[in-house]
Amino acid sequence: MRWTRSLIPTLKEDPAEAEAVSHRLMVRAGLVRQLAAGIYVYLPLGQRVLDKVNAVIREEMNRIGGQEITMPVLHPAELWQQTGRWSAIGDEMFRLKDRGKREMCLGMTHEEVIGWLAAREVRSYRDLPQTWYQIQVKLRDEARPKSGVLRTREFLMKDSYTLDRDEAGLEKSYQLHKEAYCRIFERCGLAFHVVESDPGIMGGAGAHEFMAPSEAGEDEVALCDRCDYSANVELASSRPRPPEFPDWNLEEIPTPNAGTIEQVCALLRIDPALTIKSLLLVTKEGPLLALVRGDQQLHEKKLAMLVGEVRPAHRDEILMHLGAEAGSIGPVGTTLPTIADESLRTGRYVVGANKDGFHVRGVVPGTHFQPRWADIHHARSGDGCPRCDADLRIERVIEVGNIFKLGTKYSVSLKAMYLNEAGEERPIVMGSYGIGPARIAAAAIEQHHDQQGIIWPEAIAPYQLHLLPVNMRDEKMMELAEALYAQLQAERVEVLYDDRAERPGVKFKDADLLGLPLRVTIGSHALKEGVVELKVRRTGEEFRVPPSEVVSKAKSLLSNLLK
RNA sequence: CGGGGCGUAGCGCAGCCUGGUAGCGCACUUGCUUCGGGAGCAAGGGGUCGUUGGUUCAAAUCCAAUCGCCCCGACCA
Repeated sequence: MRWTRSLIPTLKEDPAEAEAVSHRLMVRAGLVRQLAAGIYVYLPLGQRVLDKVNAVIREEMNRIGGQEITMPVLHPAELWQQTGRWSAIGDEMFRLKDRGKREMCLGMTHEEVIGWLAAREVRSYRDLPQTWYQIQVKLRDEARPKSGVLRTREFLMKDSYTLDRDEAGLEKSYQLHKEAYCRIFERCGLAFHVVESDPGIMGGAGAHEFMAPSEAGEDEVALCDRCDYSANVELASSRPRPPEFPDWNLEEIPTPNAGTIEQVCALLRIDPALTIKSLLLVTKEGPLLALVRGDQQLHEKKLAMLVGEVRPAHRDEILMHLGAEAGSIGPVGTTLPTIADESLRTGRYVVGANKDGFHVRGVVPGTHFQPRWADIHHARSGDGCPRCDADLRIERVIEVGNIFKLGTKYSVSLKAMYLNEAGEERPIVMGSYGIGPARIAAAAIEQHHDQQGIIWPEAIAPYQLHLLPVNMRDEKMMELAEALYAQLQAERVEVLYDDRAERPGVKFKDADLLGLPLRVTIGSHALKEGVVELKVRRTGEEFRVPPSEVVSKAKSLLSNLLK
């Protein structure tokens, strides 16, 4: 492609609204433009990147027997009412009415449509298994779109669905997807972790997420370097390291004006790990006392999984139930239901005395009060791995893919049944699997860039080769450039030909910014000596070859880069 | 939805406090020079100052409302 005939609006300066590296570079390199919050136009270069990513996805999906289909963006409400999600999902679903006042919504995912289709077209165990996928726009009215293309309200998603006869079949389909996903992310040049994840309201028996490490990510994962434990911190368990416990006797001690763990520890000159943080929460059932170690954070989601929705108690509620201000409450002597974190099973601690200005020292959980035990703390870096006890590491990541075992939740409600060998009607066992192509592109940029710009992984670069004649007014140089451009195209090398009459500096800066894997520079000095320069963007390696060898050298360099 | 910030030319910004009818850099157009890492000189084009209402002789500037965008948090099927 000739630059002069392309829309490649590069920017010299960072756009004011862009924070994340990938966002800045995608705008500066002319890949995308923002139309509204969380709504983007993909310009030609951005589109080519998506096309490349999607091509990889299609190959790997087809390889595991996936069949591509396309489902509607616009859905009738009835379908979502049947599965209960019409009411279960709140503001995140775009809803509208058609001219006949019929309620509709814009698809945020496609389990309902798949179930509808399966209910009509699958009848016998002989029809199973099936794998159907699409690469389609999804719409979600995100509360807070952010980080450029990483969290948007309209986005492309490859979603696939497997239909099986039973759990064993689902397990097989699930594993195939897991392997296909690994190949896809590897081919796209991403570093990633496969982690256990929270199945959430998708329901079902198991889920994994594919996480690409990046500062721009919104999730965190806990990883063990010794064994293979890896999980989203949403559900990661860990073994906090126990402190040295002093040989305290049980006694009440005055702690005037010390209402926070920090103040109490400063006053008593002790490690926060020797205290218990007591939090009064309110559930639908009533008040609940939650206990974690003083240096730990309560993981509200873990707690919510045990007792349902919780909210912090108001000040007057704390006074009413425990007779003291928040800073002095504790589990001893209360009749409130109490949940204590597992890490409190051993040791002696300082806890609030339920008396303003006093704490109790030497409290032994399980002896001086009887809680229900559960894992309700937030895993931290340095905590022990729940499997092997080596140190856990917490890493910030971008979720680029997820896989869920759905089971029969949707097939039952949508009556997607089949007849087994015995002639009995059975619900189809489903799985659901997503990948965000734009997130792959953004994660690739987050992971592969430098001060100058993007460094595209070869498989998803918008073009393979950047042909850069230094001076378009030099006729000989231009002739050579045109000839090389023609040759490269004839050899099917994807080449972006910078035929602009710009000064060399401008062209070089843009070439670095766009980050195509290989740059071929035709300059006057090199021309005099009869050599053209090839430069690998990633390594900075340079090669000088006569014009006649450019094409073959370029092809061999590119094929090496692809490995 | 809570907290914070910002809306002035295509992009990045100043001007606002202390009202007097809009400016800088880049980009763009034309000419000359220059040509291996974001050129120089000269001459140009381009803005209802987010919107609406109010105060005032006079509003980018003060007041009110409203819309939009970004960041932190909550949410995320």
